[in-house]
Amino acid sequence: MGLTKTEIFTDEQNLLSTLFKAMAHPARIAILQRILKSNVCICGDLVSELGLAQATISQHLKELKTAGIIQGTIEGVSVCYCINPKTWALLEEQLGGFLGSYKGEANCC
Amino acid sequence: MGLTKTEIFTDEQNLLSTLFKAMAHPARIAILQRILKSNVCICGDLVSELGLAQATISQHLKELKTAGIIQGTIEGVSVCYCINPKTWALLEEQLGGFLGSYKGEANCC
DNA sequence: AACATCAATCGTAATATTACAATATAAATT
DNA sequence: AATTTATATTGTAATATTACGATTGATGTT
Repeated sequence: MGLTKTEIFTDEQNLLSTLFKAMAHPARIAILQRILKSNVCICGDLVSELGLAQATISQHLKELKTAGIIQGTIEGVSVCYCINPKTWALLEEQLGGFLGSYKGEANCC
Repeated sequence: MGLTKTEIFTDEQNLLSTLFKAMAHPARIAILQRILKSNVCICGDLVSELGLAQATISQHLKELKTAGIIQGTIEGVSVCYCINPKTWALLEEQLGGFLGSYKGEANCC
């Protein structure tokens, strides 16, 4: 036990939950907000700005990269991160469909 | 170590990540989709429909309830679940703001 | 009252996550 | 070449998650 049974779910369910999971931590939200704020790429000032150790930030960045939500390019000594537009579009599309499928009412509960 | 440092993040960051976390599992997406599909409340046919044990489904339902995303009312022997409209609205609002803040371009990476 | 039904809770094993120190790697500077 | 700077990786401890069997609790039926 202890491991998710991905095989019994649809691709859509697995995709959505994977994207959610990638963002299911305040540090990763903070990182994304920071990237979104400075519309351009942000070269890791993240360590000094967030109150977490460098290794921890690097680990969170890796998770966001693995999920395809951000991408990084080496810029001399440092690395620049920005949103992966393709995944962001997918996210908007998937979430729009998911959230939008609620026909709010049916006040039974 | 091993526990998230919520105190160093903003309320918004913690809220967003909590909502994401609640949906960061394919079974919970499946449960939500099932509830959304049958616009009305669904009395736990979930155990027979998803391929997970009753205890596991119950555990997932609890997480969704704790996050405030769904609510359940006792209906005789069984329990009826439906979306919590307030949280769903909050979710749409928060996610809209978050996803919408991406001014796609700045093609640097 | 005894029994059946549905859902919640408890206990627990397997696995994943979070955080950080220490170390490694890689590029720029001296 | 040695040094600095920025980031990634490794190792590890603490904690959380996932799944399920077994049990309990609560409501309806016989």
